[in-house]
Amino acid sequence: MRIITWNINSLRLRLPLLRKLVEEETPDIICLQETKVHDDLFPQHALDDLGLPHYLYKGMKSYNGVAIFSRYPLELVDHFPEWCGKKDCRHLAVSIGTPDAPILLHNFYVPAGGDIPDPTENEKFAHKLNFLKETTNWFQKTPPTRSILVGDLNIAPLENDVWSHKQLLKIVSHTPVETESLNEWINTGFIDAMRQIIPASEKLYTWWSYRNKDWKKSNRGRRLDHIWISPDLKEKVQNITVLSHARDWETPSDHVPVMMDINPS
DNA sequence: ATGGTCGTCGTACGA
Repeated sequence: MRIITWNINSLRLRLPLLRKLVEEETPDIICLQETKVHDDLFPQHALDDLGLPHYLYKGMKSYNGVAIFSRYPLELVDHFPEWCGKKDCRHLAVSIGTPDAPILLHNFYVPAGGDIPDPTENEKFAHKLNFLKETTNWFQKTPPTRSILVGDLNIAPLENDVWSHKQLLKIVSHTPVETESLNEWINTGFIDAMRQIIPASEKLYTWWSYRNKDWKKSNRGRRLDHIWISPDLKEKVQNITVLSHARDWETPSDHVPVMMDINPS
């Protein structure tokens, strides 16, 4: 089973790139974040011929939004709270029908958190920390089994998840309070599948800012996108690939897709 | 030293 997660930064603008991604990699499942389209305007007919006939989406006007496309039947899993009491379309959970037991798949878009890393001065940062606290509490009560969690978590937790650990310690996405919060969440019972395949001693990024003229030359990236698995799937992971070349596509997203091959049977 | 660039909506705001 091949799963891709991608912050597409506007589904409607990048429909041709989604098509290209599906043609090149033939995934069985794609999880998107920042679709930025209200459900009423979801371009489903433009996607009829993708070969991923099962899909679910949760979107709003302009901001956020998540979607999942699948070759296999999906069932919405909706017994989750509205995180932070907001209906801001940051989480979609589905059960994937496989020949064996189903797989529970979470697609998350964690709040970015604004620029100032102080919850008393910046309510977006407070929202981010509260979001992490709520998800952590929830998974503590319900440790994951046969589960995959993917998405744009907007935190680069390890030193080699950023281009300069020292220079980013006070930059939102790599502050100690964030990386510690993310560690608490993953420690509710997940494994960082990307770092199981690509050792923590290697630099690994999934996002490069639009603000650098030459993303490849400056290479000031961060690993903001993640794939986590429950321990019972640990031996099933076959490969993980960061599709960095997608950053060079025409009108690219600032995030690149991350792909996992897993044999869940 | 502190810009720099996108996408969406509508000429600001979030990332």
